[in-house]
Amino acid sequence: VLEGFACSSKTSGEGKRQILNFHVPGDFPDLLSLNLDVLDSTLTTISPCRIGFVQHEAIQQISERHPKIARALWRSTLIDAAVFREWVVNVGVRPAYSRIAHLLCEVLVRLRAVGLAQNFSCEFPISQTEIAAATGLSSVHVNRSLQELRANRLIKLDRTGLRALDWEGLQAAGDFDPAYLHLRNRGEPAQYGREQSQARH
Amino acid sequence: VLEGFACSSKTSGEGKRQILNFHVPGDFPDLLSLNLDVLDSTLTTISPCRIGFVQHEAIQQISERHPKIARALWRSTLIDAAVFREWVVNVGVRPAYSRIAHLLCEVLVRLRAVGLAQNFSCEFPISQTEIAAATGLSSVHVNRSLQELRANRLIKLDRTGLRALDWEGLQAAGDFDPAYLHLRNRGEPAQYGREQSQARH
DNA sequence: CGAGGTGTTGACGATGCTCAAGGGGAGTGG
DNA sequence: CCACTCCCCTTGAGCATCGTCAACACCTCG
Repeated sequence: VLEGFACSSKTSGEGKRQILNFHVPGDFPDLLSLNLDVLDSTLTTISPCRIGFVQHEAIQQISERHPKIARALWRSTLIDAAVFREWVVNVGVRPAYSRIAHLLCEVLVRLRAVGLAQNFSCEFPISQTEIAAATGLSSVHVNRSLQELRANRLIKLDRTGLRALDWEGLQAAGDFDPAYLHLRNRGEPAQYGREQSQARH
Repeated sequence: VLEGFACSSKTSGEGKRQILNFHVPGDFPDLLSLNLDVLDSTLTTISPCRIGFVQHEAIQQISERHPKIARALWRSTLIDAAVFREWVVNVGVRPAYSRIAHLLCEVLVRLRAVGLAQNFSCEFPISQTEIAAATGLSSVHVNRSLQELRANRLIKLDRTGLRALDWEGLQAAGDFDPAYLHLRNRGEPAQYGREQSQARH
């Protein structure tokens, strides 16, 4: 993903869709299907995207010749797995209000890590229906919980984007600890040009 | 894990525990922490276990010298990630009854794959409290759903073990499709000695 | 202008949780 | 050998969170 938002999802036998993952610019959504014979999840765009494609064979060849690259790619899939683990926790034990706050925190931190958020605000093309599918809630309940978050002056969220009005409060509400994202720069914004090159690729 | 059952878990800020994964004999529970600086989940034994340990450095060295082994290990972590994805779906969209049925199916299939289940029955040292922690339900609701599964003559479950009385029915109840486990032998029992060596290591 | 997706609100109902209590088995200490 | 404890399973009653159904306003796009 070069530009735009995408997500992976699976739909259950009863036709309910669960979003597993959001992909923001800089992500490699399909690495997880490498080496696996059967594809078990679906990739969808959320906003208009610019996508780059890489041949599986090219990755294989490069990673066999350069073990360091192989390790880096492997590490990337391990982080994806860590995010899944956190999502299991999120969907499993947290109440709706926290669940949504947690999701907002994750998106914000990840966008900050790639320099796409300034001042705790970012673009947010994810609809309430999609938040519902990501959190295992109904869209109307998402709507009500978002209103609660707004009423508590934690966020400002509309078509123009998401802004965390009270970052500490939002983290607390979402029981959010960015450790699971395994960001090398610990979730600090990647501005000042220091970490950008590392984050962009 | 050489013998016995174990699991990984995380506990949320409110003190609720979510089990992320069950580890059965033959599993490599800690591969996911390789290459990651911070450990973000906890490993616990469920029944008395025999455990083997491998130095991280040894794995690094071997995988740098033998790309095929590296790929196999990588593949193994990718399968772990696929299981997490399915758990997100399970916890996210399925009702309690299906959720539990799904979990039972997974354990049974994985044990069959390593030759630890005959005739759709296996050892099952996982308590109802632990099923609850794995499915994001309360233990009393697990108890009631299990009774429902028993009443529908799908399972027989007690201290002596788990038996699927109606395997097709149980799969249907749990909305279970073993594809996500990416078993090479498609979940068929590994008896007749054919696939055992592959499964044991 | 119509259509469709998104956000919003209300009313009602159900799935699943909490609290509480009790029984049984296994291990422990007297 | 018997109390005692602890864990696990079980059951009941009441309640809360969250889902479903429905309707409507708004916006964008064709």
